[in-house]
Amino acid sequence: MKIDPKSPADLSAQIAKAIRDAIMSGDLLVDERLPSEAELADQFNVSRPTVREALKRLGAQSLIRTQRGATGGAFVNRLRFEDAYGQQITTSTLLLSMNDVSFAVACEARYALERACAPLAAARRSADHLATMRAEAHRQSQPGLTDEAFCASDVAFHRALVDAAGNPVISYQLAGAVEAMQPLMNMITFTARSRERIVQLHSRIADGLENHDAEAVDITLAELASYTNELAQAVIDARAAARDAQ
Amino acid sequence: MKIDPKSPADLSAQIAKAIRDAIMSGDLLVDERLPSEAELADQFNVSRPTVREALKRLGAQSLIRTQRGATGGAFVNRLRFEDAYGQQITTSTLLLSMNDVSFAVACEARYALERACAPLAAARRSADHLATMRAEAHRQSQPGLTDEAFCASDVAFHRALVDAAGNPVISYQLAGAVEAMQPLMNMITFTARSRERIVQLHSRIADGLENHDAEAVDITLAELASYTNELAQAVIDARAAARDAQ
DNA sequence: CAATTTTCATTTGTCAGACAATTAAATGTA
DNA sequence: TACATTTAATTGTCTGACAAATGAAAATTG
Repeated sequence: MKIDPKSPADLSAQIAKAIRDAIMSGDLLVDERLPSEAELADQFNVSRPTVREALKRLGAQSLIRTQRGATGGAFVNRLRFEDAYGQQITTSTLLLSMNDVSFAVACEARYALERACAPLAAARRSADHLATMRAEAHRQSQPGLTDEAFCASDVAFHRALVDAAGNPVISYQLAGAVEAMQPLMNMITFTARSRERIVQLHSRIADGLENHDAEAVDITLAELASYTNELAQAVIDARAAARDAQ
Repeated sequence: MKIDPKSPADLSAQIAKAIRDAIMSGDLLVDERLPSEAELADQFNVSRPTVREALKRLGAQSLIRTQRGATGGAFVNRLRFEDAYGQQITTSTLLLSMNDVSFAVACEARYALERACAPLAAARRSADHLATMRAEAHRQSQPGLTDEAFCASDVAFHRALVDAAGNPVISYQLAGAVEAMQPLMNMITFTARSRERIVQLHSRIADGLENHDAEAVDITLAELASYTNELAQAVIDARAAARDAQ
């Protein structure tokens, strides 16, 4: 693990990269303890604050964890799917909001990927996943629900659908696509009528999964995708009209 | 933006969270300048090194960028898809290697998600994407190619396929799934025979896209998935046999 | 006056040294 | 042996300082 002392700026970034590479290449194994901050400072010929900045960078990516005390130090972290979800969702959400991704594009991505889960989910869905989906669909039919709570429940429903595929890699990859849609969905006002329609489609999806009927699920997802797009388009059109009238 | 001074540990994490929340909620806009480190230290009642650790955390997630000099400082970064790819790939790769994800599970995820792109890619593929795929397929048929180079070309081929769907959100989400497979693929020894088969399938995929034939692409991807699994299974079986013989 | 150079203030990057808080192991004690 | 105490190692934080970069303002020059 070496850094280039000639390029003086961003020493902490270089150190972080060196350690990250060591982790990625397998030079540092899971749960292995890194040298103490003082030792690292010696090795890299930098000061302890600089080492600490590097370690914080790695900590932000969940690549290491630190522990105080006599036997403490920085340890290579076993990156868990659950830990990675949060970052994935944060990043996806910001990507959508900062790059002016249209509702249509985000929606297309979400449903295209979700439909990829349909066959697996239909084959493997557990009673648990089904129960979650039914419960969320029921919650969505409650009259007093705010739009925001409705959206949150919608996300929970779709995450259960994704998780039903029983493949942690898929669940991880799709967490971002599903959750990042929530801010976009929040711009929609869900009337009683549209909620009813959505709940109906959700129920049909749950039915399809219960009957191991992948095709039914796929078709219903396609319907849901186009209906969601319709709703969003209505909002967009209404806003455009309001702006023109002004 | 407030932090809790009572819980003394991990002040820098709290500060990072406060700023991250401000970015996510829209309180801080893209390209907006944060207060200087000294000002932040005052505001949060901590020292400058602590503030710096927090900023490095945010920098590691590409949420901010910093600039030296008179008008420098930390700025809210416009998170670009290209910037996010790297992190996505790093995280996905580590997730697979650290959680003992089997080849079969990773492969299933990759092809399930790729097949979701098939209809979109068939409809929208540009000449550029096709050319990339043809070129990679041709490279894969070169005799002298190392297994590693073959895998790298395979990844490039599949990324072009994903990008052909013309949806940046999908490209981003799938970057991880596609690239993280490479270390797993690298354990396979690709014989001339198997390479020939794979190149053939790749060519069929390119043909399908050229003809806007989504179904052909889908079917070929399914074949490729099962063939890849076969190859991996053979490696796994051979290793098990070698271990038993020992 | 305009163009160029110089100076300067601001800000991040880095360093050195210090102390507090935490924690497990070593040590002492009943 | 069981329990309390001490100790050493380590991270977390602070203070103060200087270096390096950089744009803006001031001074200089044609």
